[in-house]
Amino acid sequence: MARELLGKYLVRRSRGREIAFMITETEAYHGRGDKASHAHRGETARNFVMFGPAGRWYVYFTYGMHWMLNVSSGKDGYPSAVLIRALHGVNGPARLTKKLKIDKKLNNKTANSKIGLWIEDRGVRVAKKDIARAPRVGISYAGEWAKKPYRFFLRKNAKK
DNA sequence: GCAGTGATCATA
DNA sequence: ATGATCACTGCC
Repeated sequence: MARELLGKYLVRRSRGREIAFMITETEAYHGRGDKASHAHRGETARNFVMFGPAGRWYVYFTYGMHWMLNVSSGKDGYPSAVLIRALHGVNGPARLTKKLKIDKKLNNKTANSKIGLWIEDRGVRVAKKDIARAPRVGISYAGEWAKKPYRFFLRKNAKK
């Protein structure tokens, strides 16, 4: 799913205005066994969305100032999510939430236009060769899991 | 390189 | 109740 989201558009409608940016970078957090995942230590008040059905926003606050945007994935009961790390022209997971005015209010909401934050396929074709993989960012504490190539991003030469 | 900033969670 | 930690950013 982290791969599939590349090239799709993240659309935000807030106070009557609508903006959309193509998703260019994602990371996968995959199951309880994933030491880098919030779900690794079980379900808590913060991470419960990861344990629910796919397609809901998992929004959390970190470092005292940043909101992170994820979308839940996997079957109901299987804790997993995709972190949206960058949009075309908006690099960085905390920057994009600031730009799109995303915060706690969207947590656990199903991604759709009613709630004002959703994903659209606008027909951008992403070839497999345009997708690069790398280890995830900021999780060096995760031992072997820190090395897994669960970060996906569009190569610079990919068509925009 | 590292300060900023506060919610969250484990420990007690 | 307390203290360490943190899926980051921006300025040095």
